Amino acid sequence: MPTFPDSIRKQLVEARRNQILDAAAAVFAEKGFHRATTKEIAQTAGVSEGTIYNYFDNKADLLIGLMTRLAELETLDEELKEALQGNVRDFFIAMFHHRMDRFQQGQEMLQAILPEVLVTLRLRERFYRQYVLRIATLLEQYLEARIKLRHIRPVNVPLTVRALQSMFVGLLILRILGDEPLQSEWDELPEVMATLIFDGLRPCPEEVAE
Amino acid sequence: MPTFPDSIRKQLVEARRNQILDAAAAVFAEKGFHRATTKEIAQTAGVSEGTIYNYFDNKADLLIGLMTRLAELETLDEELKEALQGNVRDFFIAMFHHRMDRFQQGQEMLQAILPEVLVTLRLRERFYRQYVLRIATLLEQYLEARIKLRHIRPVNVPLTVRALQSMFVGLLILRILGDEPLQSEWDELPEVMATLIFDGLRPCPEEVAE
Amino acid sequence: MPTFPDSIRKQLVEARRNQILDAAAAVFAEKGFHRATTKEIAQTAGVSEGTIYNYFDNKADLLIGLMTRLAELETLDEELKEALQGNVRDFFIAMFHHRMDRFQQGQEMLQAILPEVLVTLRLRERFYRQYVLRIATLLEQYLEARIKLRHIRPVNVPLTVRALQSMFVGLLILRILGDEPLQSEWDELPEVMATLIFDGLRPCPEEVAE
Amino acid sequence: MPTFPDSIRKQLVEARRNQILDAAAAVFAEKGFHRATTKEIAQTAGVSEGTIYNYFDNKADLLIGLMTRLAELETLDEELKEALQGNVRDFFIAMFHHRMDRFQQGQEMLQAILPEVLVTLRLRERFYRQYVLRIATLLEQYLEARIKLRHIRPVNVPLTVRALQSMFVGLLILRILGDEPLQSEWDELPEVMATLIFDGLRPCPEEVAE
DNA sequence: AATGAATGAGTCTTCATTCAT
DNA sequence: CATGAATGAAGACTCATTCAT
Repeated sequence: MPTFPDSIRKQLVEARRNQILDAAAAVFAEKGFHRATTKEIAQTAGVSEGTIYNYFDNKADLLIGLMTRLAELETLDEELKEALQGNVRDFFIAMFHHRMDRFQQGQEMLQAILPEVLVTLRLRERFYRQYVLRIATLLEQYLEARIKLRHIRPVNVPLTVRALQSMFVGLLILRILGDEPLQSEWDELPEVMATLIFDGLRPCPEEVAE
Repeated sequence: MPTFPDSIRKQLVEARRNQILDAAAAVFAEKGFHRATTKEIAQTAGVSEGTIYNYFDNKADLLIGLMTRLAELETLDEELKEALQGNVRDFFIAMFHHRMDRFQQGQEMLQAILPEVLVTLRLRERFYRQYVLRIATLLEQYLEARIKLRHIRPVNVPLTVRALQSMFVGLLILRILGDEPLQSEWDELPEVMATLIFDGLRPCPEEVAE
Repeated sequence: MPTFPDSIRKQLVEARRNQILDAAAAVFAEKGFHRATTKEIAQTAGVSEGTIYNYFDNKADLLIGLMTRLAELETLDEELKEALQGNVRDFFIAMFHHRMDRFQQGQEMLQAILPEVLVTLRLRERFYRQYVLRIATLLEQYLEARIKLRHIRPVNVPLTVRALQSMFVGLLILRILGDEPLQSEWDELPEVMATLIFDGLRPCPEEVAE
Repeated sequence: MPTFPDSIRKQLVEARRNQILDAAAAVFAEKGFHRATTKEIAQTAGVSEGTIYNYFDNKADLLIGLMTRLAELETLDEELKEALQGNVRDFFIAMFHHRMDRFQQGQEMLQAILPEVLVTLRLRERFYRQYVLRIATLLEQYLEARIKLRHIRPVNVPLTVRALQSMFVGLLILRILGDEPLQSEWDELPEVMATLIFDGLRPCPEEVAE
């Protein structure tokens, strides 16, 4: 048996894992975790059922694998840091754009993960720490800094951050639910949200004055 | 000989249905639809498994029953209409309060329903029409009216409404995920959200001026 | 409580039993014993499920009831005796006519009973004794007598009788199977069978001579 | 790596299917379709319950499988054709022998199938077409040809054929019912039946003349 | 005697997981 | 490593039977 040097083997293993995870994401997203069968995942991935178990301990482990891979997609911090210096409104728009893009990419994975996350304590905790809390903390720091600089009005920072995050999570849900306006006008959302969040619905005094 | 007159029988049937739905909500919320067994639901309800099937066609029908009951909880329209006349900011606060209260009541049911809804096309469509779209339409009408009156700045109405609704949905999710600040400061959310949405994060010109 | 004299009560009881048995026969014949539910029998009979159990011990007891009632339909012996004296060929035709008529009447009951009889040892034994063996014995006696009188050629009596009975049973089966010629030409069967059995398929020497 | 070449795999599959069908035939014949449990079939076959479902869609599919296999046993046509040329009476004896032998072989399968066939529309139709009608057609053709040749007296062909077939079907039923003479004298049946059918019960004129 | 809601034992069927090849 | 047949535990659902009214 020709053996490969470790580095190549690792790449092969990684490729096979991803091939399986892609299939799992697709099937989970379509049918949900429980209605998805390992047989169908195997077929979708083009491998045998047994092979799945050479790369993952069990079906639930596929979800963990998806979560991990989704986390690797997450690079909010760096991008946030880049925009961190600039104008606040621009930062929001940048962040919103960034999030919306990620959603497009990760929607399938999220759709695969989220329903089961909502239902399983261990996943819930993991998901909360890995995604929600990490980003919440970053946003809190940002907001507090900006408030000190008076770029932002003083607000209840933790709750405001939650409200912001909720909006993102909720948008994902509405998308999954098939909302049409979200589908067709997705790209305009960042601007709309920035207006909503930063400028508020209250008519501008100036505008009123006009 | 029919034991009871029809009206009493109907009440008995309704009571039994609710007894079972309560149990189903509890078990679904804790374990999720699939991990919930009819046996456990029966035990929780204090009836036999067979009795469940005297009142519901099948397990999935329990979910439908929960959705229907949740819809009966929903009286947004009327309350919206009441608050419709007043000051816009007050309207938002009232609406937010109203929503937050409903969440408290319906959280268990929603937690039972939502994960499965995300995963099942038929439920998804039903849920979307029954909850999301109905409320979206109301909010759109409200916003448009207020924009005409210049009580609100002109915005992309459908997307803004989606963003608002998303916030609610997302808050529910974060709650399910066990977010601590949301838990402990839940009651302050309406005020925070009203500020966020209506006033925006931008510092007040006057305040800046000070 | 007004009580009825015993004789009237007995008639009422008998009427109710028959009402239920009629329903059972209909449902068993349509769906078979196992797929027939007591609920449907009750509905068909226009009584409640509980009432069935006031008149029968259990579901299987309904089958026994049907067998008993079918046996009461059977009066072969007397009619046989009447025709016993006459010409042999006429006897066969009379008997065949008689059997065909009985089938018309009892088909539903037989169709209800037979499949389950084939499958249940106790019923099998009962059915065999009650119907097959009783008639077999009569026919054997008849045949033997006629053979002695040289009205019939000497044959293996028991087997010949079985062959005859088999034909009847088989005709019933083919009818249940929906055979079209049997349906449309049912009334001509006695004559055809008499020819087959009594005259045989062999061309008449006289006819050949012609 | 596929373990086996296709031809071998097919044989393995076929062997396993037969192993399961054998068990199903045994259990169905003993208890009837409904009282037979998949668990018992599995035990009898020496496999697990799950394995059954790797080879058959569901319990009813086992019946279909049995019917198909029984049909493969059926080669009446060829054998009929062989005997077709000879003397008519010999043909009947040959055919009867042939049928009796088949019954011996297929009794268990037939006993397993028939009761359920009588009760299920789809099976009824299938069974009727596959067995009854096919053979009826053959026999009709044979009879008609022989009638033209004056080897057989002119008779109502369809009904006569039905009567003949009925006899076979009925004999099977009586056997299932445990009739003793049929059991012990089974081998003499062909001769008896040939006499009955071909010669008729009527005493031979010559014999009478004697 | 009649009712029909409640019962729960019993069964088919699914599917994650294992393991011999 | 890959395969996929075999496994059997688990669970939704049915329905004969009981019994309080």
